[in-house]
Amino acid sequence: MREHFYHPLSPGRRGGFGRGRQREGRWAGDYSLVDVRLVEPALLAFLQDDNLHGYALLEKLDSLGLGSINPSMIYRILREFEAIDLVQSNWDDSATQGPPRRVYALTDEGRMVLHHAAESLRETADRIKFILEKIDASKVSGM
Amino acid sequence: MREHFYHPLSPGRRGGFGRGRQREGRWAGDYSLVDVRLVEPALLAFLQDDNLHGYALLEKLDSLGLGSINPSMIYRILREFEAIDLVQSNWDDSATQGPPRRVYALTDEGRMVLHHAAESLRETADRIKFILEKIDASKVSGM
DNA sequence: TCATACTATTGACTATTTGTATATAGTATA
DNA sequence: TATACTATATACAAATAGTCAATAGTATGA
Repeated sequence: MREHFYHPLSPGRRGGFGRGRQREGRWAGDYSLVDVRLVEPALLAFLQDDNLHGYALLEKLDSLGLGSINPSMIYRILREFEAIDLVQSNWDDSATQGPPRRVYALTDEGRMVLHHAAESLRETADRIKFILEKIDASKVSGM
Repeated sequence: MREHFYHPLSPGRRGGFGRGRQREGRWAGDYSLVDVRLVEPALLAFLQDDNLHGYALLEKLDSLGLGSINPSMIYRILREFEAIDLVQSNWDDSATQGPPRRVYALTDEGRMVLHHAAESLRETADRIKFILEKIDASKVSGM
């Protein structure tokens, strides 16, 4: 049997947080402790201006520093987004450098959810700021 | 059988993201899509200056807007932190308004991990900023 | 003194999620 | 005609998260 299941993107991620299947304990080998899943809002944000297919979104995420995510995850999220009507997909008729591509477009619903997500992101940013200030304040007085 | 398992803190959380056991689909009733787990670094940050017990940490988290987390989670995380030597605990001898309290103190290892976590938080904040700028930019040009 | 409310911690159960491995298949090119 | 890359989809096991429940001490008012 031939082995042809490599992927140029997604370089085997080691480290990185994530939940679910993990090899050795929750925070094994990860000192960051921070668990943030920004993929979902990022995907919708990328779809705001352009209709894109999964592979292109994968590359965009990579540029955001979220390249460690396995392609399967992205396709799964996109299908789930479509199931709850945040995006709509169509097969791309134009020629590709590979098999046909499914191109995703943001729906009105998706646009609305994205703006909700933006609010949530702002709150999160505030909380992070608060925690960082707390850490830094103690660093100064503690030395 | 008497029912005495209420909790003044943790008001039954509805909404909020989280993974693991969830009632109806991944994003059911939640338009934020943002999934951030800041509890872990927050706990360590709170322990920087004071040694605290779980219940007090619960209240501190509440003040950060993270009050929806179930107490069990906090105690579990604290036990896990102790297992990997980020904190050390001792029973508090002094009188309490209830049963004995386990008081946690940050270890040197914990302090180090907290500073790694801070770096990670900064990266996350940058990514959030990037995504928000992308969303806002499109909002302007799209109207 | 009895019931109720609050403080405080712990353990068990299990649905859901996540990461990974795998399947499938089209195009480019050497 | 084999190899590499583009592109998407599915299945499964392990880990996790959220909930429910048990335990137990103190305070207070009727």
